[in-house]
Amino acid sequence: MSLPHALLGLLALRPATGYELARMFDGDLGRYAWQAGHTSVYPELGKLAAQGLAEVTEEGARGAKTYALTEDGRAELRRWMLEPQRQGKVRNEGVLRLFLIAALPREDALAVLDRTAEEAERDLAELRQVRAEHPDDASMLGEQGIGQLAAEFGVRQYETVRDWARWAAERLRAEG
Amino acid sequence: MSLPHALLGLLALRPATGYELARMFDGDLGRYAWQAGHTSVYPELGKLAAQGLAEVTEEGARGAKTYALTEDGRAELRRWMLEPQRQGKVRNEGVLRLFLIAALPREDALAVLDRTAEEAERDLAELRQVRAEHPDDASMLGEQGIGQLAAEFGVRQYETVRDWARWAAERLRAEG
DNA sequence: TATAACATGTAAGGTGTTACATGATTGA
DNA sequence: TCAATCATGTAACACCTTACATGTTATA
Repeated sequence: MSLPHALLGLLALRPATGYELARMFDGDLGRYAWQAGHTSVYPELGKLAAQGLAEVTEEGARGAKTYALTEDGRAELRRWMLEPQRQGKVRNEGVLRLFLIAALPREDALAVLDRTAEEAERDLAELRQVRAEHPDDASMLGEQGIGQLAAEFGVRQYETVRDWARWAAERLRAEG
Repeated sequence: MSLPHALLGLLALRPATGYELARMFDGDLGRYAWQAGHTSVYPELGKLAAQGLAEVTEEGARGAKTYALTEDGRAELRRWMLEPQRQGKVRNEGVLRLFLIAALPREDALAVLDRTAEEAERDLAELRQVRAEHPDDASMLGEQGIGQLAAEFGVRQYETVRDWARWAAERLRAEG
């Protein structure tokens, strides 16, 4: 159950409304790390406020409530980030498919591997472009929910997947 | 909801009992791709059988039921593996932490990055050894729930994470 | 003979998703 | 004025985790 900590982390970057937070999960954050819909975000913000980890600092137009971290919230985030990494929960449908390629007949496996490499290549190009267009958002998760550290991580991930898929396809073809 | 397809994929490799399937999720499959407990696995096997995608082929000692894929099950697995990759669900606590490093003060961020690199290095060494000890389980998920394709994927993942963490730490130190 | 591993299940509670619902503001 | 975006929420259902519960077989 990492949603509260995800929210704490995002609020640590800057105060935000539930709507803004929910949108961040639609971007790269949700693509690589953690996803949540607005129907999870709003109740969770309420809980964080009730626990004193976040607070409403502003009520704007259209009923918008801006939340900010409290000192307790910042301390809890820090505690969670620094605590020893127990084996966390992993659910990744894409990686699951990669694992199950071994269960397919050769031709199908090759088709999936080729497609995987192509998709990684395409996503890589896209991400490189996004990064080039936003070179100055420092190490912050910016408008698009992307920061420089995270963007670099994404680039390397895609390269790894692409290269692995090519390697695996080559290996399968050589075996056959 | 990928659990049924995960089970279909595992059963495609070879028939297995619910107990064996549940154990596979404890291994590398659960570590990188998808995890599930036995309390999810047993009911799901029942559903797959009810849908005609799997069937009990053997009832052994200690009440063990061995399930195997039906033809329909194999077709459904193939359909799912080959269908265009809609953006699947991702939940990865480790990666979430990496994204949120940007929300920490410099010193804390460096501590997390250094620890991340060390852990990746350690896991990498361990995985390389496991792989070296099981060089012959071809492209199958073997005893340990690990196959050669998946093992290579894991190795590359760890290398990527380690190198990224080192790069990020260096960058932060240079900035400061 | 005791412990670990094998083997399956139920029940309660918590979490997450989908569908439904409402309304304000901005820009074309 | 119409559509898109902003902004929040509830309800029903599906799903997952934890704790509880039971019994068998192999091995030290």
